[in-house]
Amino acid sequence: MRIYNTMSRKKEDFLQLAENAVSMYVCGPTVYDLMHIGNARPMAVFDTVRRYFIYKGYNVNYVQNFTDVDDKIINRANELGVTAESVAEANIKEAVADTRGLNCLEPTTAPRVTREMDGIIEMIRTLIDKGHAYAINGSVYYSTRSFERYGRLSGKDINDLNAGARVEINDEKHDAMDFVLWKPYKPGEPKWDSPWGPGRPGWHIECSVMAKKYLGDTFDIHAGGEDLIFPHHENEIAQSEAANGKTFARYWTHVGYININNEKMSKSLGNFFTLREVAEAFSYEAVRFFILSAHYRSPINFDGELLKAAKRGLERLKNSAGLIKYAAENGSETALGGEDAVDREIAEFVRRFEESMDDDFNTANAISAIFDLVTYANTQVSKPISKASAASILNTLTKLCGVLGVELIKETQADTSEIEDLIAKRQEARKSKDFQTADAIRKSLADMGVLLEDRPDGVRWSFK
RNA sequence: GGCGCCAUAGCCAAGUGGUAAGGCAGAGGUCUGCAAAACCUUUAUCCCCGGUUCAAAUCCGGGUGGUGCCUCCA
Repeated sequence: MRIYNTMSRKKEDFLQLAENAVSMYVCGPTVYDLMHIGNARPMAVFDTVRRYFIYKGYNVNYVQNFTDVDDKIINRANELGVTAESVAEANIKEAVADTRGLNCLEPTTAPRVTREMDGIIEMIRTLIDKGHAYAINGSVYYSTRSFERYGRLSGKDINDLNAGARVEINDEKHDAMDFVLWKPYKPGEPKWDSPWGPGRPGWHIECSVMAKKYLGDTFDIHAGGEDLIFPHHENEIAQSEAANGKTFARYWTHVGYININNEKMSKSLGNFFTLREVAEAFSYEAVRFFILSAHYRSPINFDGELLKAAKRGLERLKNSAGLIKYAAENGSETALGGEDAVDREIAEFVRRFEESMDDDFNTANAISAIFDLVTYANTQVSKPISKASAASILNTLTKLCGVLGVELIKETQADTSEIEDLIAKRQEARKSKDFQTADAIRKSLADMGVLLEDRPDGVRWSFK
């Protein structure tokens, strides 16, 4: 397997630390509001990465945090006249709902900053002890120049950074590039006790602490959005490696942006959408499929037309699954010959799928293998086929789509005898040329999510 | 000012040296009471110029256009 490592800017062979396990840390959302469509990308992509590791037989320790104390949360709380805690709590609930909507597996651990204060204080203390940080007036800052590898992940030379140009000049810092580990308490803000006085942690220290606690000093993959490379991930490396004296994450992976009109989304431009509203207009699964239809590192442009196209593509997959399922249930009990040939064909599609995923999780390419499998399957099930072959195809298609987090067949408790009855009634109506009745029945079946297919040898039906 | 990335059909998007995957949309056809679904056929020489090579979308140089990071951000 090859994975692109932001650190080396190259695809590298993936060699995990443990024999049969992979450890991943994914930077989760800051819960000041509903997630926007951009937040959905790392969720969908890294969940797919996780599912692919599981598919390959690894145990995955998947940690995704919630940042539940932060300036933006405090600002929102003040706007609403409620506590920061309640803002965070409410938005964590929404984020969990959105994450489930995207069909992401539950993280192994979903830690929250506010519950990790002991570890945060301990790591800050270690950094001070080791000479990488200094306390001043109730604040603690990380001394960037004390860490010689600073800038390696983002490819920046500390001396080229336009220091102070866009950052507020802060005279108490020893160097403009130093960043805060602990912020002193201000009225109206949440606070925790610390050796440096009451206050709250800076943004970057939390991830260093939570990664260490739940994954250890060194782990396999650290993931997040491209915008986190600098300064967030750069700072995490500086903190963790200085404090622990070991390599932090071994592979750094970052997803590209979701743009609007080819420009980055931003609140100031007013050009962003919440995941919630997009999911309501299309569907969560369309959002997920749309995201996976391009390589995770390239920027993608959000557009309603593209979501519509993704949704149509998804329907093609589901229709096919319905047809194959029908064949698996109604096909020939005995082998018809050619079963081995079918299995060989299937194996070839699987090979292409895995080859694509092995190459830095090329989901776009993997999806093309799935569509080719679908075309093959649709052709096969339009002819007489044995149950065994149909089941084999269905099993493979379901498994591959499962890696992408795409569920093809929704289980329902609908009473199928009622459906069979309606279909029989419609057939009678058709026989007596009462097409009005026939079409009305078809319409009501469609409302029940039932897809009909009139064929010379009878009617096939499946759930959409 | 420093450091990056991108440019493939109407739209989206794979493909990093051997003569262009896939999806959506469109056109024609098969099937059909109609429809839906499905299947078949059909739509590109890869931004421009120059170079390397037997061979380049793919490598090198130059140009044009777009965009990102250097501030909180997925």
